[in-house]
Amino acid sequence: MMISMRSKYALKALAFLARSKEKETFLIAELAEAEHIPKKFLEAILLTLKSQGILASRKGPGGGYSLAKAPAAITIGSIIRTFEGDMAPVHCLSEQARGGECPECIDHATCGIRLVMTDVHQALASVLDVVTLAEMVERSDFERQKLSRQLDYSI
Amino acid sequence: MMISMRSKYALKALAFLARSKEKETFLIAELAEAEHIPKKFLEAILLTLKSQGILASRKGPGGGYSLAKAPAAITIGSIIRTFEGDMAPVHCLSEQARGGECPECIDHATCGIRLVMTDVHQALASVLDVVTLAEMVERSDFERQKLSRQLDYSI
DNA sequence: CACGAATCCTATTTGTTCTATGGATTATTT
DNA sequence: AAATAATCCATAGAACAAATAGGATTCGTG
Repeated sequence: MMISMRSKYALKALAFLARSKEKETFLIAELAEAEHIPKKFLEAILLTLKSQGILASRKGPGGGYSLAKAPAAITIGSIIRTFEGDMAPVHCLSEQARGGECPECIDHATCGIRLVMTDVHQALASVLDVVTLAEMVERSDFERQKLSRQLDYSI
Repeated sequence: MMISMRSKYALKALAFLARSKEKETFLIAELAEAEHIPKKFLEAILLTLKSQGILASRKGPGGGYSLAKAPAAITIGSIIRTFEGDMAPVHCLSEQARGGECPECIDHATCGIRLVMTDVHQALASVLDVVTLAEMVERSDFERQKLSRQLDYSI
C-alpha cells in the first residue's frame, strides 16, 4: 500500500512551490536540486501534474513551473490520484470499472471483500480528499516552530 | 493502492473456511475449485497463512487446511498484512524502518508528507484492524438475505 | 513396511510496473 | 540568430506480481 516515488516527488515539489513566497516560478533544475529529485524524472512528473491542471508552465527564458491554483485548492488526494489512479483497493471499486466486477469475482453482489474494501476506500478518501497542499505545508511549518522553540528552551 | 491477488485469494479462501459449518478441514484442491483460484498458487498462499498462525494444516490422508482461530479472532488487517507488509503508505512509517527515515528524506522531523500519511495510515488501520473475518462473512450473508427478500417480493 | 494422499519446499518463467536516463524537438525571450 | 527552457519520445534496468513445475517430505492405512 506504499505510494510510489512519483507521488512522493510530486508532493515534495508541489510543497516547495506552495512554501515559496519570494518567487512564483521555478525551473525544473531548481526544484530538482532543492528537493533532491532526479531532474529527468521530475521533468516527467511535472508534465503529468500540468496535464491534470495542477501546475502551469512557460517555456523559454524566464519560464518555468508554477502552481496553477492556490495551495488551499489542491487536495493531497488529487495529487496522489494523478499517479496512483483512483485509490480503489480492489478493481470493482475503481472508476475505470464503472460498476463492473473484478475479473475473478464469482458473486459481485454479495462479495464480502468488496463490502469491507468500500469502507477502506471511504476511510482513505476521508483523509486525502480533505487535506490540502496548504494544510500539509502548515503542519510542516508548525513542526518546525515546535522544534525551534524546544531549541530555545534548551539554551 | 490495490491489494494483490495473493491477498484477495487469501481472503476468499479464509472466508470460505469461515462460512463452512459442515466441515472443518478442506483440501487445497477443494478450496481452489470452490473459489476459482489456481491451485499451485493457492498452495503457496495457504502456506504463508499457516506461518502466520492463521491457518493450521495436517498432511497425509484425511489432512488439509483449517482455521487456526475463530473467525471473530482474525482481523482483515492481519490477513492483508501477511502479504502486503505493514500498510505504511511511506517507508518512514513502516515497522521495518524502526523510527527510521525514508531514504530520500531531507528533514524527517518536519516532513509534511509523513505527517499527512500518518493520518492515512491511522485511517486504514482503524478499518482493517477492527473488522474481522467473521464480520466480513456476516456482511456478505446479510447482502445475500437482502437479495433473496427482494426476489420474494418480486414474485 | 509399502503405498498413496496430501502438504511442503525450491526454483523458474513470464509479464508488468517503477525508476530513471538520453537525445531530439519546440517555444520564448533577447 | 542565439540562448534558454520546457516538451516529447524512446528505452534500459530493476523490482515485483502471478503463475507454474517438479520434487521432497510427512502421514495414515492396509
